[in-house]
Amino acid sequence: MASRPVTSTTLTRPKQRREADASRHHAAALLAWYDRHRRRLAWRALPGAAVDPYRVWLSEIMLQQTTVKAVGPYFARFTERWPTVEALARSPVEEVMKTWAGLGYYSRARNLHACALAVAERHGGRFPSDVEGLRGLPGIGDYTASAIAAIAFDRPAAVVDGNVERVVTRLDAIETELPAAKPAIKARVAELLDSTRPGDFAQAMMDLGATICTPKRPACSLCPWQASCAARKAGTQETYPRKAPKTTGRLRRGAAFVVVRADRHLLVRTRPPKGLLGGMTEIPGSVWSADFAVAAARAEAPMPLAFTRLPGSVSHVFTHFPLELAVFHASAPAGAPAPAGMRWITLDEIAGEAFPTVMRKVIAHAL
DNA sequence: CACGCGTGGCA
DNA sequence: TTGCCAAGCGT
Repeated sequence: MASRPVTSTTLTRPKQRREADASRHHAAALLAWYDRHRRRLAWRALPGAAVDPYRVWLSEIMLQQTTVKAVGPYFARFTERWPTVEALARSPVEEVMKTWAGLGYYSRARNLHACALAVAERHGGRFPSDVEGLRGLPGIGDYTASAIAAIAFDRPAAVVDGNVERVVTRLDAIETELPAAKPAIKARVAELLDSTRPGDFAQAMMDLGATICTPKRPACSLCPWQASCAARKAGTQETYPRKAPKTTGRLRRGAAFVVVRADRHLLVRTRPPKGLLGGMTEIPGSVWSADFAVAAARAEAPMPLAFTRLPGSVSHVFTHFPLELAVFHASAPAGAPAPAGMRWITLDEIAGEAFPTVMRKVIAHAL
């Protein structure tokens, strides 16, 4: 082994050491900021109080691609109705779907219940405490496994969500586009991570991204890392992270058939468990396609009734395509049987049914 | 890796 | 108004 070159004994410390010192400084500054400005959120334990992994997990699933504001009332409803993971596991999945209705990305609700069952039956009602154990559970991917390990169990996991991607790509002015930059970002977070307070560090990074290092008009003058942020130095903070532009889908059209029975029942059916709005309740309708012709819609009616085309239409925008539905209405005699694969619900049951938002728009349009 | 998968809020 | 987005996951 060769001896160190003489230059390493000068006042300048080795590069690796300097970087480690800088990372410690970053973490300390961030945690000091967090201690003053942390958000008070229903799923967060108060400082010093015990963390409930069930509440951490539930909130993390709900927060996937969903705003804090939207999650609030759902989190309250779920924890009131199901205070523990075992209570949730004992509930029929249909009840979970109904309670999730309106929050979007419905495979999360199905996976939520599957995960609760797995934890209750295979893990004795306790969540695994490390990333590897969490990673394989339904609905738990790289981000969520790391977040639960860090926040609920104080494991030094590198937690990388959309907020952290934005913070780190700005801090280092990373030019690589997402998602290709993901491994570099994760490595950088692992380097910055404060192993004495991993849970707080993870939440601090996300709070920083959510309140200071925002996508538009970031409040750089309030940022604990402003002095060392490469993007801020260049004045280009709003241009990060780099990512390829998304394309919006073509408009699709279709028809919905609202059938109300004389004894105040509504005709509905359940969508297949996978795919768009999987497992959710819907008003019977046509296929949705770009070349759908409303003139031919009546051929797809669920029952041989005198349907009236209602004026106007229902518009809705999904992640990958906009939708426009023509709405037809008909009355059926009391006691009429439902066609195969369909069922009747009372009008009073509409509110508690697992209707996605687009279907509530259809019902509101017709009733 | 690219795509499918909801919704409501914001400029 | 239209586009973009907000604590991703599964395939």
